[in-house]
Amino acid sequence: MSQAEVTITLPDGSQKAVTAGTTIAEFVKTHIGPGLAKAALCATYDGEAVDLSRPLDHSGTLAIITPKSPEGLDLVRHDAAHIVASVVQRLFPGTQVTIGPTTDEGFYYDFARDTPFTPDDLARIEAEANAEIKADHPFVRTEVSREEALALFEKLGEKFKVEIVEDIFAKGAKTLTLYSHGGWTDFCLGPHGPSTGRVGVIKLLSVAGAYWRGDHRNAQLQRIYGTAFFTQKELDAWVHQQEEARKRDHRKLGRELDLFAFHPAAPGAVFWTGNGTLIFTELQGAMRRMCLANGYVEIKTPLLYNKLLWEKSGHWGKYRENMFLVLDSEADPSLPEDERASISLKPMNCPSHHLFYEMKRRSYRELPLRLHSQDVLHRNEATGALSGLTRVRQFQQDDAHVYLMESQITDEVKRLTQLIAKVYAAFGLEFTAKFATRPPNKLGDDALWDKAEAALQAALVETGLPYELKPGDGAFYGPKIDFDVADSIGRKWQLGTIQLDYLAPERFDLGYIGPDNAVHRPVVIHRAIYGSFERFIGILIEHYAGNFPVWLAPEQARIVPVTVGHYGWAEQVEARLLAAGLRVSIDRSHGKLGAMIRDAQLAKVPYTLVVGDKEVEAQGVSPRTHGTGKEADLGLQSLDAFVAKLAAEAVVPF
RNA sequence: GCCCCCUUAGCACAGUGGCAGUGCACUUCCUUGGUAAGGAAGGGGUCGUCAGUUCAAUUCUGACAGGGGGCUCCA
Repeated sequence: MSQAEVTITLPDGSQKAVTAGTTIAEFVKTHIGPGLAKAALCATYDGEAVDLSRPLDHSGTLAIITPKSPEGLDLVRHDAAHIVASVVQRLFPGTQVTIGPTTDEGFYYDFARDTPFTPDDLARIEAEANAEIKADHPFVRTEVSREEALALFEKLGEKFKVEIVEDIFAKGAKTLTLYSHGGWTDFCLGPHGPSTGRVGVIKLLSVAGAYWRGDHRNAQLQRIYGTAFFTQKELDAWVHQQEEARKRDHRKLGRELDLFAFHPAAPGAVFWTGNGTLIFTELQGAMRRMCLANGYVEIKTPLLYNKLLWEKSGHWGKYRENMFLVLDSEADPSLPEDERASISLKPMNCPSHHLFYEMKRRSYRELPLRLHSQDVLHRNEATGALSGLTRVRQFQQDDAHVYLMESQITDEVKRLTQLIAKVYAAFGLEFTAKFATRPPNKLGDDALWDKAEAALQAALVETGLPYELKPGDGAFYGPKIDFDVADSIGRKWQLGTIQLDYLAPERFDLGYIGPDNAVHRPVVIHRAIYGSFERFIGILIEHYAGNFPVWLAPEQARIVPVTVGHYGWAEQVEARLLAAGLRVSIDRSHGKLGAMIRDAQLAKVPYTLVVGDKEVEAQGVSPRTHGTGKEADLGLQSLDAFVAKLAAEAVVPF
């Protein structure tokens, strides 16, 4: 190999020698093929994402990114963010730019501007952005020094950009990379596609407020959300998919299936209908039975506590604004002193459980002591944060606290993780585990944290579950494992949690008598599996699109008599099912058969039982499941067979 | 709490500075029908609340409330 050549290894393992300094674009055209050269967006060179204009100056591996690559869409969405920013600055002079990253669904760009963007503005920006795509401006990359960069953005009056540039160089960067297209320049790590024409199509979605650097004390910026696709067809498909996702929105289905409602008189608090309450209590019962079978004790504790408890737990200082004070007359001079008090609703069960633990002497023989409660909790969430069932002010958790010796941690966490995996599997919910370690504001010394993290992680490893490491994301009182599931629209929700707590036993001065007859400090594990019943039901509604499995369905079967003459047998069928503990009703609307079946289908009842002459004669039922046509009709069967089938499906799966 | 948008019958939505509309649902009557909508008639609204502009406001303006999309936060 001559001095002027470098060897490039392609993903298929083949190697090509090329003159050093050849750009990637040139290389692809001459050494691979014009088809790929045309499709290429950027490349990875020894694992680093680079522009096609990058010269090949050393031997290494090269992979070309095209619209078909997984990274391709993210790349053009980044291009799209630049295009939108350039258009906004042209249409709205004086608007300052800040940052514009991509997201899973598209991208956003934050602008500083006094007047908010209107929907009409968005439409104009979108039209102009798509015109920029048609104009097909090349993206041009240059590198500048700190001084040049600062001079440029100061001249443009971009104070947010100046701030970021200062930061970048303060962190040790030697140069700053700029990208220009159509005469508009922004700095950016890159890479970008060869030109704006490669983006395809841009759609702007919404405007929202966002804070500079995500801190609510900072300036409020205007965030424009958008997305981009290579083709209009792909965009249309995405829009369609969004509409489908909206159809299973739990707030919509909650109304349509008559599961729950809200009233302005109690924002953020749920009115559960008969149907919704059945789902709620079924979930409660399932969790209760599982806890009982796994060594838990269910207890009920007060909902209201005076300041004494909150001062002890530490909530009075930090969490007070999130608590509902039902009585706040501590400093009221118009009241006699013995009538003054500060009483609030509990926002969580932990302090109640700690008080319960310390009410009597505990022996090491009682440990692990597992306390479970499903009490009603209240948190005064910010009005803007409330959302359907997923963020409410009044809720119930499947909460438990396990008091144990340090030597028992690994075993207990393993048991818990298995329990959680079993429950999520029963719902067919995909989940991911995250292991969060000591945060910067941790309490307790490093030796303690070393021990806690090692114990928790060892248990997690032993379960064999894959997990993601979240360094510094733990609670201030201990490390934790969080469990996330994804809903139908791809939003991720934190459901279960296992948290190790060394602080609470100190604050509450908890102890147990060890085998050595001396008092020792226990450790506490906080855990929840559903998270909260409210949020969990919201996620389940979307997960099942309202088609609950039989054990959770509020109405498990609906009897549809063909004529009023069949009511007699219908009532006998109903009685048999009710006697078997099943939830069933008779449709007495005596409309057309098709209409009654349609009603049952829309109500998403798992089984519709048509009862007519045939069924009366055979003393049987003809069940029908979801869907249209013949495959939904299960045909005539004996009542005994159907009762057995339905009862089997109604069994709690965990 | 902050930014933007929305609020008309139980639900989904039209509409207008001058008597409030449609579909579904609901009630009654007719229809007794075999696997996703049979027909007719009828009832139902302080057009979110409170102010302001106007001869006149559901419509224009403002404030507030509730809801939605985000930010912050979070089970």
